[in-house]
Amino acid sequence: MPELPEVETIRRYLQNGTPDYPSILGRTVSAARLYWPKTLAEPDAEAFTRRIAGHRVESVGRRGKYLLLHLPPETLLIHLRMSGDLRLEPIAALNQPHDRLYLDFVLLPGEDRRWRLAFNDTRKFGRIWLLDDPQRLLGKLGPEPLEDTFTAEWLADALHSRHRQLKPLLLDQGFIAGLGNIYTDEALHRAGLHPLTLASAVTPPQAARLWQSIRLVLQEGIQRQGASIDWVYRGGDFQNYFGVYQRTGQPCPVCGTPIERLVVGQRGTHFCPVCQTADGR
DNA sequence: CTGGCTCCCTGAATGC
DNA sequence: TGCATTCAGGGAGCCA
Repeated sequence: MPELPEVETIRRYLQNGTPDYPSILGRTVSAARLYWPKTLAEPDAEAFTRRIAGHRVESVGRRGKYLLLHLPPETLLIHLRMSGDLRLEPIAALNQPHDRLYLDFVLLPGEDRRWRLAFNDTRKFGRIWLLDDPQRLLGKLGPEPLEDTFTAEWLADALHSRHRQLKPLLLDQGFIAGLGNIYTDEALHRAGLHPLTLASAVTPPQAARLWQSIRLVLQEGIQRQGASIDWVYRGGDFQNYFGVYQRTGQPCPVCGTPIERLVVGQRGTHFCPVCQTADGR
C-alpha cells in the first residue's frame, strides 16, 4: 500500500534511474498499450493514446500519493492505490502477471535498446489520468507534510477546528496529503496520541509532537526506501521498523505492552494502550 | 461538517 | 484433501 514514502521512492527511482535501469527523463512516448481499460480514469483509451504519443517526460514530481509525470503540455497523474507498482524496463522484457499498461518510449540517441514504463496492479484499484490541468485533482489535497507550509502552528490550528477522531482525520487526503494506514498509526504512536482522540481536544504541545512525529516517520520511511509488505516488493525495508502497524499482540518497542488493534472508520488501527493514552474521550 | 456505507478487486484464510 | 465461500485491505464517492 504505497503511501507518501513509497511513492517518493518510486519518483526518485524514475527520475534518477537505478543500477538496473536509466532515468525516465527526456524519454518520448511512442505508444500506449492498455490491458485493463479501467486503469485509465481519464481520458478514454483512444484519446489517451493519441494525446500522449510524441510527448516527452520533462520531470517527475509527486503531490501526496500522486506521482506526476510532466509531459508538456499535459501531466500524467498516477495513483497506485493498494497494489500498484511501476517498472522501467527494456521494451522486450517478459510481460508480468497483472501488468495493466505499458508506455513505450522511442530509442534515445546513444542507447542500444528501447525502454518502456510498465504499470502493474494486482488489485486493479490504481488509476491514471492525463490532464491539461492537474490542479483539478491536486487542488483538493491538504498540505504537503514535508514542505515548509506544513508547520506545527498550522496543525494545532487545523486540529482545533475539527470535530473528528485523529485517525480518520489524518487519513483524509484533503486534511493532509500522503498519509495512509501505516504511517498514520506509526505517527500517532510516536506522538503518544490515542487514535480515537478528538482533534479539537489536542493541545498545542501535543499538536507540536504530532507534527514532529509525522515528519520523522515519513522521512525515515523515505530513508529506508519505503516499506515492502504483502506481495508488493519495492526494495524498501521500513516494514522491519514498524512500532505498531500489523504488530497486534507483539510488545510495544517503547514500553513492552502488547499492541492492540481496533477498527476505526472501517480501518484496522494499531496502537499501544499504555503509550497512547491521551484520548479526549 | 461528520460518519457510515459501498464499491473497486484479488488472494489468503476459513468453512464444509 | 479439495472445493467453495468469506473477508481484509486503502481510498474515494455517495448519502443521510
